[in-house]
Amino acid sequence: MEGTGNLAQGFEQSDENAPRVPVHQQVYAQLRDAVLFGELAPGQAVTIQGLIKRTGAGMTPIREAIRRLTSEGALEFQGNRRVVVPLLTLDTIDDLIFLRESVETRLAERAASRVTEAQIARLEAIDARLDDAITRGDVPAYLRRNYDFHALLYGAAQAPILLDVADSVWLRFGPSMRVVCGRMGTQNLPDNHKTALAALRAQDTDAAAEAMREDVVQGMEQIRAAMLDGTGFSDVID
Amino acid sequence: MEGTGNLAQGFEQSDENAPRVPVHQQVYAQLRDAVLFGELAPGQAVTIQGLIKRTGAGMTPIREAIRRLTSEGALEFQGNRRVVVPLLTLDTIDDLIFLRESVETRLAERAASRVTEAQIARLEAIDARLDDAITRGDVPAYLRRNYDFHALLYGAAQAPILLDVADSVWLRFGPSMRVVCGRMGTQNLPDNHKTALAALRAQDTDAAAEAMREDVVQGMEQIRAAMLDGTGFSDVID
DNA sequence: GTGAGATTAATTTGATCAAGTTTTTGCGTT
DNA sequence: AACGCAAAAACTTGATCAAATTAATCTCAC
Repeated sequence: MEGTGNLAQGFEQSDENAPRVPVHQQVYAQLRDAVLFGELAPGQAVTIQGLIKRTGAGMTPIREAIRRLTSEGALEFQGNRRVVVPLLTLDTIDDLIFLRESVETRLAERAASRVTEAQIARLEAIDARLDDAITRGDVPAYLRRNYDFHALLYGAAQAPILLDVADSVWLRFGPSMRVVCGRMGTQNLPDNHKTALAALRAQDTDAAAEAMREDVVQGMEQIRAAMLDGTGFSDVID
Repeated sequence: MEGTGNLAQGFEQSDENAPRVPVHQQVYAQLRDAVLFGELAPGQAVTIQGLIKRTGAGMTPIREAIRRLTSEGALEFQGNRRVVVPLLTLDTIDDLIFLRESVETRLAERAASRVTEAQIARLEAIDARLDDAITRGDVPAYLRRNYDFHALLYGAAQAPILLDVADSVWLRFGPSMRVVCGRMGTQNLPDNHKTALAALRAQDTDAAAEAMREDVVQGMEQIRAAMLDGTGFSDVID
């Protein structure tokens, strides 16, 4: 049920006799990170040959990684055999907001009733590093910590299918999130995590779900607002 | 936005100078059909070598197709490097019901406001063949026509992301649906399509959405009921 | 001597790579 | 501007290597 590199992932094994992780999974994880944390801009082309040179891997594993990311919405077929990082439109952003609101609220609710004391402690540790990133104005760190927080929380829900959907949605708005944060910094970003954590400690599932709902909606409205005013995202391809 | 073989797909091109469809897409489409319409039983193993013999294709395209279907939830990694058709559990069926109800209701609502007269006519034609399949007790035909109906309707919603999610959900419950229908025949199956079609003609988006919601929930409750009583799905592997 | 368990051999399957083929794209010439 | 040629990229295949499952054999206990 854990997939291979999704929202709930516990990295272990770095010793030598550990089960070797296949190349196609490494490439997948690497590409996935690049999309999720905005190392690839919306509209940018992703080529097999480019990844061969960049990663040193063979062609077959790279093809598999690209296919997989394409299925998950992180990449997009471009009719001919081109693959690009998708650009969000106003139509699709509404659907993403809808999905995040319904799915992640449900994930938070279920997580709240199953989360352990130790997991709450880890969530607080992540949130502290997230606050740090915000005050430093460190956008990449903010994106990673924010993802870590949601991933750990939702992983506790033990709902692999909902987790897959949430994963796919995060992959779709990741590149645009990076662009938005790069423009407006980390100041106006939402952080309802304190409220959520208090609710988790109080075992108030409804309150926890509500806090995460607000967190999600506020974050997505930032993206929508950035798309409405000014240039959209067409400037990032340059 | 149409992906390559998803819910909204119009097969054309069978002439010779048409753009040749790549092998990996053919294999994907073929395997996808097999999962969706229950040609593969839940729990059944899917091997690369087996598909090489069955399809005659090379190894790489088959690997890509399997990777893709795995991402979409139609297949599942089995820890070691085995891939199988997933078995539904009571936990996951609840999540599927939740997803179908929220996502497909929204799709139906948006489709209702954008569907054309010609598309309604096509929907009615499909529904007639569906009725025919039900009265004949033809389970495979029922599954295909029912899918066609939903696919055509949701395609009219012009919401590619929601469509992808709906696709993934259909792939996950497809094999179990086949088992359930094989047990209880086509008699008690839901068909609220007439109500939905009337609402579409009346341009009543809410009524159309509500009809489809009931159709979805009734169908999924059949699966849940079949899982609760008796053997679950463990008997189908034999 | 027979049977159960474990160790090892053989077969099957998956993973990776490199070479050959086809398609697309971009540039240069007419 | 249109056509054609060349370069690059994607697609497909087959071969090779590694891992896992299955089959066979061997040992030891009863």
